[in-house]
Amino acid sequence: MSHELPKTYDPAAIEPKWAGYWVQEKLFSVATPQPGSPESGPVFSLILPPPNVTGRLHMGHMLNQTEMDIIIRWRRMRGFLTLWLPGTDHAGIATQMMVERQLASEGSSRQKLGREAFIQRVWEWKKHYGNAIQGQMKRLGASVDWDREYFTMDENLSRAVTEVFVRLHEQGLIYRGMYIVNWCPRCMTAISDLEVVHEELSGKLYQIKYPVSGDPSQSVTIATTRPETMLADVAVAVNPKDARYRHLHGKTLLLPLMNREIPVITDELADPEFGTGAVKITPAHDPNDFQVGLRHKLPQINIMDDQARMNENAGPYAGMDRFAAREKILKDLEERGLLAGIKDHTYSIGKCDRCKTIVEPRLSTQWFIKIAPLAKRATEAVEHGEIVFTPENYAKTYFEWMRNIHDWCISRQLWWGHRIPAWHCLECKEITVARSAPLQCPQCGKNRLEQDQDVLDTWFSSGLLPFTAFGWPEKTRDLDVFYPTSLLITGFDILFFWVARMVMLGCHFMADHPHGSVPFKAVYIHALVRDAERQKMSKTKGNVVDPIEVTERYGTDAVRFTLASMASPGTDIAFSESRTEGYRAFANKIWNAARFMFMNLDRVGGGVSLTQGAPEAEMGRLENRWIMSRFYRVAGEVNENLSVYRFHEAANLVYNFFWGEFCDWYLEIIKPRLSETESDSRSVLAFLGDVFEGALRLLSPFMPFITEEIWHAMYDGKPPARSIALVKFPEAEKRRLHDQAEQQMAVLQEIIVNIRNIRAEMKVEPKMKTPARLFANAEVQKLAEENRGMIERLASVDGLEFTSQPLRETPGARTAVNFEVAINYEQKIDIAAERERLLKELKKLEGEQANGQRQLGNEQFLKKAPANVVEGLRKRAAEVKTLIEKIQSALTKLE
RNA sequence: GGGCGGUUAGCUCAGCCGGUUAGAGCGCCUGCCUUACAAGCAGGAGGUCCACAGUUCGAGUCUGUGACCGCCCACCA
Repeated sequence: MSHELPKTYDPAAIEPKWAGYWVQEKLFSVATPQPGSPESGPVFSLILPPPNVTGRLHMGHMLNQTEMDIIIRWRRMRGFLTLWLPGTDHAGIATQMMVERQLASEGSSRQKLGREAFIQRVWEWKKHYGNAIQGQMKRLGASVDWDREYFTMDENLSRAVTEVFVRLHEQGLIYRGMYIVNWCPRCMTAISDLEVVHEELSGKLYQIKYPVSGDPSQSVTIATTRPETMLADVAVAVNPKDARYRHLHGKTLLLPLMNREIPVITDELADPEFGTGAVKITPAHDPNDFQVGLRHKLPQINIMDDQARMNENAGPYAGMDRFAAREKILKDLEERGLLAGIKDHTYSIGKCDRCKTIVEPRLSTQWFIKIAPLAKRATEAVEHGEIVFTPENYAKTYFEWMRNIHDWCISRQLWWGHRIPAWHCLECKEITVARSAPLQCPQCGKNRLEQDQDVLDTWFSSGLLPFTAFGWPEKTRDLDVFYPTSLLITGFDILFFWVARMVMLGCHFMADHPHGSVPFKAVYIHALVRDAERQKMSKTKGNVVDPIEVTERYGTDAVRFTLASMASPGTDIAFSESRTEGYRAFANKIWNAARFMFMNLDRVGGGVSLTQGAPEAEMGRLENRWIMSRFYRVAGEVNENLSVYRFHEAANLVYNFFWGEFCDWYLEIIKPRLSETESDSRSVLAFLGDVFEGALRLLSPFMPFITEEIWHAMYDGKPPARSIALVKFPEAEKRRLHDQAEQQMAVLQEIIVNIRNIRAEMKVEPKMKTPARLFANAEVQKLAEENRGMIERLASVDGLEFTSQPLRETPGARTAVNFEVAINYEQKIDIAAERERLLKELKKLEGEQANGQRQLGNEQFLKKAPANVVEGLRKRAAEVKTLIEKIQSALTKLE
């Protein structure tokens, strides 16, 4: 590799190359360390939240992956044995929907194809379209171990799913039964509580009169939002304490339209305060009524089919859609004078998370997990700190959910997914749960068995990944080494769907794992990526930012840096392109700094390597001690921030170091030395190379592409490792910190900035150099003398003089705490403007002075505040006093 | 009905355990193509930190109340 870099930074020219190289070279593939292998250091493992096989990468993924990649690359460089495990989720409903849609466009349907052929078709679909995200991830340089990639429907993972199901069943934690579940009439499957999204709706509350049997003059008025369900009513409940209805206890009512006798029952469910205090009871179509039905041993009448059309139990309404039936029923009731009223009523309606169809509570036979025992342990795991949440208040949300948890309906009436390992005997109806198809029914011995038609909730299998992905139920070395995983990074939207389930299932099945049962030791919940106007990105709004498209325009490094620099825990990210533009400029800055370095290397010729290490003699120079000190200090701060997931702080630190200190100051300071005598420039170049190489390592987890490119160029084709990602991340070392150098540089910078400031104010021609005078104490004067060249060059000074006379009365002079500085320049300054500037500063300082005096005059403060704070304030008060005097005397001079 | 988060410069956001002068990027103004970079350089303007009350020697930061946004959870017809 040549150390020549093209003149312009073009991410498109370098990124695909390295992305391909990383994958090809299997740089991030991790062999399982064998027992006792000495070199295996501390382990850091992380599971990629498996994207849906139907998915395409969106900004949320990119944020998630950027955060994971930064952490993983950082840990890897810190010497951890690092595994980032990728995979894909089969996404039952979503994928089935996708393929069904495709079939529909061909005039076909899954029913026409039949189950076998349909599943075959889904596999084909997956082969063609199912790996979009992997391709995108590779392009973005995610440092995952592609050799270990899994798919949740892989054979081994499917076997593990069966094993888990069978064990849970054996343990009595899985049961099958007829209950009210959330039913999506479009997907024609049961869905879990979590898959129902609630929406506030201003609808109607219909009041219907139910006449008393045998006495049509009397009636009870009930209220309902779903009048069509009245066809399935089996009772009307009133509160036992409700005096208004006492006379009807034990009586029966005549259900209108159906002309069925139904009893009046008493139950606490009926709230006398609500509506009329009388509730219709429909056990087959409402979860509360279902419970009431059980309590009172009432029949269950199901009036709808799986598409929510009225069935044969609905009498004259059979065959109608539920909403058409509603209209017709209301009309019929009104005709009969039984519609007592319609009131506006706001209530929340449940919709299918996938297709937004209104969910129908439906009585059906499903498989459930008895969740309470699992939830108990999962709650303790977080209470005991076995799992730590960041931001920590998500633990609260987690507890809230765990403590109010309901049994989990895990069966789905879909075709795509893990089929439930249960077999029904067609003879005696016995159900056998087994690891493989039984040859004969254990109950009756007959061999006419049929596997259960249902498949498992997608989240059932993904909830197992932290152990099944490592080979469970086999006792694998991977499980020993990588379980529990170190961290989980994900969005809050799947906190319950996935995170909570992993904790429950992991703790349960890994209870005897030597390193702990929890599936991960830490959870970092990232925020939502919104658009620049803080709107949620959505297809319907058309404000979706395509990460790949943005990446193509600005480069992956710039987009990653944008996300990292905004990823403050707990705060949503308003993604704005102007920000990305700024970070592309940053990448460009890095690029050009590298070009500058290489340019000088070329000019100097042979005899020097950029990577030979820092010549010790260079440390005799202030600017070198300073930049080294800054570098190591920043490295320490970056490490600290990354260890607590403060990505934005870490990113801003490296940004400010590289641009604001290394480029703006250090490179400018050493420029003249690069063109001096050859030996001198070689020495400084070697030092520069050392700092630059360190800076690249510091930047590398955030901007892996550009750092990789420049790093290889620096080693001129002979790098000490195959990738910068495989070398050490900088760490703070106390002996590398030079407090004094940092303080001294700060003073020099202040002098330079002040002179520049005067020049701008006095409108000195930029090209024109002027003499300058400095009045300072001996220490500062010595410092300035020693660094005269630096000051003269960076502040455009032609001859820096030192004076024993205060300069404060010189027009345009700047006064700081440590010095006063002025330039020799004839042009008259704008007296009025100068006055205004001084007055403004004076006012600010006087404000500060008053504030300081008040505090220092306060005995309580002196007594209670820590000594360093008091000391600091005293020192500052003295400084402020000096500054005020200086400005005041300058002001008098202006008059 | 519960619970949570936010409100800081024109815009988008930082500001960690309360501590001297509240920061950044973009935008804006002034001046520069100074041979690494105009995707740049130098200088500058711009803030009663939502309101009120409290705790404290000291509050953008902690507590309470309110306002306005936003989110999550919930089987009340």
